[in-house]
Amino acid sequence: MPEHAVHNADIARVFGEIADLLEIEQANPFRIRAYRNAARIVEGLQLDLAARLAGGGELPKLPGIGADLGAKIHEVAASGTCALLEKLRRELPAGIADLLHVPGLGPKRVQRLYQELDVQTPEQLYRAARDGRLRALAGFGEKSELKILRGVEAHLKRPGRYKLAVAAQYAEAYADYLRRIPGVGRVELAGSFRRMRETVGDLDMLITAAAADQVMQRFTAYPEVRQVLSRGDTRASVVLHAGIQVDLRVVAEACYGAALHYFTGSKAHNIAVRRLGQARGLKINEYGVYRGAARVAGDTEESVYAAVGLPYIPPELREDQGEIEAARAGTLPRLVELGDLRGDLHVHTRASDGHAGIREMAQAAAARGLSYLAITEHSRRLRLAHGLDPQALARQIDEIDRLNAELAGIRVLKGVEVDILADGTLDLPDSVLARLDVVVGAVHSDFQLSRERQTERILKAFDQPHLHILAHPTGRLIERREPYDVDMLRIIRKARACGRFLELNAHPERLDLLDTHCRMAKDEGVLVCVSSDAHSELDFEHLRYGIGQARRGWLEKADVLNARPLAALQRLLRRPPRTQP
DNA sequence: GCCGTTTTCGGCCCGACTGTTTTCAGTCG
Repeated sequence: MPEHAVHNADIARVFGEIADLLEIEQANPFRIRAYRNAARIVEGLQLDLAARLAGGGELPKLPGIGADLGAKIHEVAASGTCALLEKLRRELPAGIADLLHVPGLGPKRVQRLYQELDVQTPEQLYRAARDGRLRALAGFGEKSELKILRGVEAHLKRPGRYKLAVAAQYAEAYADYLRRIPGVGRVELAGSFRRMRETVGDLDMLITAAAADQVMQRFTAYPEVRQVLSRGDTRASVVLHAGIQVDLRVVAEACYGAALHYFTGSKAHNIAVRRLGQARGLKINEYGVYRGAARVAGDTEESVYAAVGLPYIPPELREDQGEIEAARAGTLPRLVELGDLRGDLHVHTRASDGHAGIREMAQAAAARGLSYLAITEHSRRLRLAHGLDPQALARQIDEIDRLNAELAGIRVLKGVEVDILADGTLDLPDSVLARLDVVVGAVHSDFQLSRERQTERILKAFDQPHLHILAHPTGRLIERREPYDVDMLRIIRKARACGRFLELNAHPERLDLLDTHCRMAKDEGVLVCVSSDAHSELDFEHLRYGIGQARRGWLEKADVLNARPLAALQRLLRRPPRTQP
């Protein structure tokens, strides 16, 4: 039996490791793909598979998961591993799969390194490359050896992924530089950046130009470039001083749509679309859609989708997580847009740990087209952030009343971001909370509680009469702190029963709810509040990323609490249907 | 290993770049 609960991510990890090991054994590539595909599907699934199976539930029919993989899901859910993985682990040395993730190494070379040099780990690989032992192998040479040496150094340092908002700074500066090249048409950021993933591993750029040569020259001459990895006629890759890799593709204007589609991905989405094309006798590549030698589409992305009988699919949905089926059925969501937001319900000021006053924050929100904002300082327990006690909060309430009397075009709501204590009670008395328009509750302590206790803590908080919104529901900090362990489905169902809401905190470090949870909330009928968590006037910019995440979670305007006009919002906040089991 | 508007077997997305192979394999996106 597994030592702890098996989550979908654990099942996905098992399938991923099987795929890696099968790859090194050079098994049937389509079999390998089936495992990778299954890992991706399971990881992105809202439903907790192990919990469902343990409760006697059926495994749902999932695309790409047939009888064999289904049986393996049962096996992993019950035991944490499966016989195939254990067999592969006996056949190959521990940790060899890690070598596959070294840039420049694929299955063939990993196998050769293992068989001929007994290289099993990145450290051993590093020593072999440094000592000049790689160049002796057939198929390797001096350049390969150097490349692998560099690759393994980078791998051991683990540069990791970049938060979307950080990547944006590099991406947009680079794109501006490229737009100034004479003869350049469009400069677009594609890849996971365009899909608004919370982190990106590298940046993908697409440029249209008649003369690719000059573009390539200028691309590699960008002052921020540290290293040119490759440079061909239409494609080039560089690494910036900041460490981030940027891939460029240059195509003719006529290929713009097909190339943008191809370069936006995801890979799984592209494969699915190409398969649809194939079924219609079409070939789809980055230059266009072809029937035989005749080019039938590709000027725009819309034309590519139309060629396979689909409406346009927004980039945020392109993960092969059901969007193709929804498009075919005509049930794609009309995704929420930044302009749909009417207000912001999580804002700090100088009174706790923010950097501006209420008036400045209100004016900055109004300048962004918002018509209301809630001031939500921390509560007293969070001393680090100068949390407010009841007296300080009462003074702020008076100040907001005075300000509302003179401000035009924006309404300031009285709120708080109150700590949810370890026992599920709140850090301020009901008598204080009752005076507020909006109460946001947050977990800022005792992250290590067991799944059961952490979940119970939040369920109990929902039973408190004045709580409206659960802030940053998983508590994770991207690439920095793991989420605390909770049963999100139970939390969402409780929110539904009690008439509460979940925040999607748009702070670039948080982006919490996750996209998969957004879909879960939508399916369960719980509204999500996209909040900036602004600490300064500039921070309303966060909303852009929050909306990106909401779109990745399939949310529509109607699914978003703060897309409601003020009056409708106030009705929802005033009468929370009280407590159920 | 999956799957069926050709198919329950025989297919499974498609092309660019590098290096060392002198005609293409390996890797990557």
